Amino acid sequence: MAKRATLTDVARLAGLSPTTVSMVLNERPNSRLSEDAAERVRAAAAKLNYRPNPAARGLRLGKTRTVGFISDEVTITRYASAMIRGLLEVAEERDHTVLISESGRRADRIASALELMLDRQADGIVFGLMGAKQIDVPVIADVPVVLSNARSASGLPCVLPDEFRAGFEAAHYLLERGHRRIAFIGRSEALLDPVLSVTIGARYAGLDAALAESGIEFVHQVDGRFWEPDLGYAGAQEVFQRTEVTAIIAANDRVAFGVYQAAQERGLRIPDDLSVVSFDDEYLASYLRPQLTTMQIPYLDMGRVAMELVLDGDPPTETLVPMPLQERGSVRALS
Amino acid sequence: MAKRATLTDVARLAGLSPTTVSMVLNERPNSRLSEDAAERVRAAAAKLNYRPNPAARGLRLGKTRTVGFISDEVTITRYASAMIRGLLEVAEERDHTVLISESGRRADRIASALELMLDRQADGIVFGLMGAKQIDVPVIADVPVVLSNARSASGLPCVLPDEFRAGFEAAHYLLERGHRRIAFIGRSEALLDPVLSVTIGARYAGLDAALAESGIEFVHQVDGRFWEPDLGYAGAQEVFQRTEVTAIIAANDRVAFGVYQAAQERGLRIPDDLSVVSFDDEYLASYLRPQLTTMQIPYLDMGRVAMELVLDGDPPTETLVPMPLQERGSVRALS
DNA sequence: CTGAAAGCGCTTACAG
DNA sequence: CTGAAAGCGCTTACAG
Repeated sequence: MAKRATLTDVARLAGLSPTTVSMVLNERPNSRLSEDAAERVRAAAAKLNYRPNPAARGLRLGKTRTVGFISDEVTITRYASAMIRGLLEVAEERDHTVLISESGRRADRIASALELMLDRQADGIVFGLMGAKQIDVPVIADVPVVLSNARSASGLPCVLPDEFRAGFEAAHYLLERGHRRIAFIGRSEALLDPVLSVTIGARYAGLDAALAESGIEFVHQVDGRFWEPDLGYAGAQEVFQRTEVTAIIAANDRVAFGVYQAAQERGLRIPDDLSVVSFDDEYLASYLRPQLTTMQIPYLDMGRVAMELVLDGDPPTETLVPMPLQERGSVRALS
Repeated sequence: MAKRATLTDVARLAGLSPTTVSMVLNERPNSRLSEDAAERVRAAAAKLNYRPNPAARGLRLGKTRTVGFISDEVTITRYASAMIRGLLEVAEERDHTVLISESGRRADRIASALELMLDRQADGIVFGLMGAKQIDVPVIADVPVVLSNARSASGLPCVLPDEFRAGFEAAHYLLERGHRRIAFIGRSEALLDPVLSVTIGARYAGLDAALAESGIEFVHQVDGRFWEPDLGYAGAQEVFQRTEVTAIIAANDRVAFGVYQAAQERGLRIPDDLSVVSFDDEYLASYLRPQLTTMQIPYLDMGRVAMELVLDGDPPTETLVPMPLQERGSVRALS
């Protein structure tokens, strides 16, 4: 790769001025461009394998075709990556590129990550969180900022999963298949604190609304805010002891994993003796046997939507992304 | 945020020339800089909250303080993220920023991602793969390129996990605790193909070497190249049927998960009746009960090292990163 | 010890 | 329909 060709090189080769070259390459809809000249420019550009220097263009235009992505922790879930991929997909479609950085959730680190991106002249910024929480993001005026899977105290535009509908659908899916005796594991008042979650409340509400529509309630609910396998295990045991159920809704996949363990121990087969539905669609869900039917957190789509909003500019305050049902093998229809 | 202050603004405020300002801000070790002038410059810069425009600097210097990260698939494993985090950590330490992009593993897509980064004038590039494979990366001269968790046909510098040592240590860990009757699940000739893996061979070799050192061999080995829970499940059943073992080494955590299922079904308790050691340390490993003792694939460190090599320039052909033993609860010492 | 000037590679009024 | 010139914000020889 020899020295990179410059606009001037192209102009020289085409026998035209840099002005003209710039015009045709950027497809300025002018009276300009005789087809002949345009042809020559394109040929020269192709021959020299010309690629505009983004730094020069950035300097001149004050735009970088770059958007910054700041995440609270790229490390924690694999699904972080799905969000990044969504971002990347639309960035690529629109010929933008993404700069990434990690901040914790501490306000000062967020502010400094923001500053970094602004220094780098990002044309827009998306903050991504792994769990939908409320964070503190300074409002900055210059470029569009959108939060992906988060809400800010300052009311910045955000994209969030549609948890109400997901809750509704999860319950509805069971109801539709004839289940009436359903337990829920993972209720928690504490989780309603926006610092911990801004969506769980909607998830609960959706669940309750679906049951209410059928004129029923959960036959039993297990409290618990730490949604790990242990809760599912102990919770399911509690359910089995207290009452009879045909289905359990688990607060998330890890809890469902615990339910599987408890069911197996008790000799209950899934889905024949017990149906299980859950939320998140993490890694685990497809490793379990039978595979888990679960409502997916749409990281990829949240990434896509966030990027679209940033690029289009003027994003609405809140946009909800559907959580698709991943229909697998953990539910059976009651005859 | 008003208009961003420029070098000239600082100069004006300090009553000095832009030249001088640039000198002191970049700490040029010249005869220049009377402490007085330097002081005034710094004060002015601080007051205006001056931040150099990277586009301008990039244009001038031809350096962008940016490195490109191209991954085969950000999506697949959560560990992708650990590698990214490693990259980010050192980039931040050295005041660089990272641009990301995804390519598949098809040569043409790789080439075009590469081109994108080069267009953007990245100062260096790291390719990251999720599974250590061989890929086709065009050799490009201009900037340092290193492969993280991959090897290229073209012999580009790469960083890889030290699988030989990991294999050795995994077996040694069991041997040291008195185990002699050990089975292995997941042997496969097919996996020795570099297109599928460039490290599995070393993992096998390390395992074998450790046993050989103790003058023993595996009492049974189960073939299999698809390292999923099913293999572990069926493989463990095969082992239990054919012979007696005190420990099983699983080719990876998913296989180990299958071993757990089979053991539980047979009434064998881990680690009391059966010890299990494995590789990868994925998500799953800490969800199993007991938690799995496993050799970690050092995504984070591979990311760090790759970034360091790129930034330092002139990277060696191959650098090996240790795979730390994650000591958890799936092994017991034989009395 | 300090400053005036040129130039990195673009784009865009402005003239012709 | 086309071109000469200025300028985006820096840094670095070069002079003084």
